[in-house]
Amino acid sequence: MGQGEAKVTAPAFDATVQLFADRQPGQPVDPQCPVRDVLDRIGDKWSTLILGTLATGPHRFSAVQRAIPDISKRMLTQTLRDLERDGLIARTVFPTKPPSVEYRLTPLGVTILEPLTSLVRWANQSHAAIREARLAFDQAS
Amino acid sequence: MGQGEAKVTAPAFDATVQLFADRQPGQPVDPQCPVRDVLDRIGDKWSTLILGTLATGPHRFSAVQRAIPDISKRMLTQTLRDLERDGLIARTVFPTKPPSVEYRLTPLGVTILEPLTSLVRWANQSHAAIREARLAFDQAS
DNA sequence: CGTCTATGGTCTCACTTAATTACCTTGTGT
DNA sequence: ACACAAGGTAATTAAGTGAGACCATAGACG
Repeated sequence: MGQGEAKVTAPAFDATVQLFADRQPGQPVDPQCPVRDVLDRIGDKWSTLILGTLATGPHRFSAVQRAIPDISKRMLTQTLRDLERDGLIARTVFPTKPPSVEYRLTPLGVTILEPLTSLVRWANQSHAAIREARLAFDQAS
Repeated sequence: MGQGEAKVTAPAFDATVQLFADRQPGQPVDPQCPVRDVLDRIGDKWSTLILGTLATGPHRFSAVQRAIPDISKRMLTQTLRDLERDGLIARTVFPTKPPSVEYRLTPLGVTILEPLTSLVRWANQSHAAIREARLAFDQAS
């Protein structure tokens, strides 16, 4: 045993591995680990949808809600604030008669669109295969 | 108002927008939407860490646990099974004296490493800026 | 013989987050 | 006065996560 554990499946991804595994084996994972930090942020239910919406340009609160019909006001507020806190989006209040608030991507927020896009592309290319795999798995049980 | 909502922040991401917004505005989001499907899967707390671990080669159950020290057996089992169900990893049982089980990426599983890598790269490049933004945000409140 | 260790799990229970529903505040048109 | 909209908060409920006991098997130890 223990002989097959060190083989490299895809040599091209060595750099990836370094990034994924930048922690001491056998020690608790660093809670500040940037990878987990960002994936925990954008991995929630709504962040990517909001970022994708704001990628088309600035939106007011209600415009984001119209663009993502099945989000509750509560989660929209909270997710927008989390994204603002992380510097990915900016919030601007206009003192109009009913005050309006505009949300837009910051320069930092724009930079996440590229890696996000490759993930989205992968999802589109792979979701048929994934659904097939699920079907096969469920039938085998 | 309503004049600033259609402006495009980054024209290069129009394709992204198409992918993000492949649903009817005003209608409930398609629960089969491939983007949400995959992001809900790999966006959980452990999937990416497991994929990153298996990117270095096949691992046995306990080897994955050693590589990710702060995962509980329960979540390891569950996440491995979810990934197996989606066809991203394969599970092979060897009938040794205490049966050993090997997990490895499938060809489909290997294909997600590339988009995942760009996200990880982004996280490493941006986490300093994000932490600064958080600090500034928290001090302003 | 009885106990100990090891693998790869499962099961139950408690706890921490995430998410939905309902409500509040301010202003505006009728 | 009344309904309505924007933006947000409070209280409630659902889901995700974790700690630890337990299981089946088999070989080594004493």
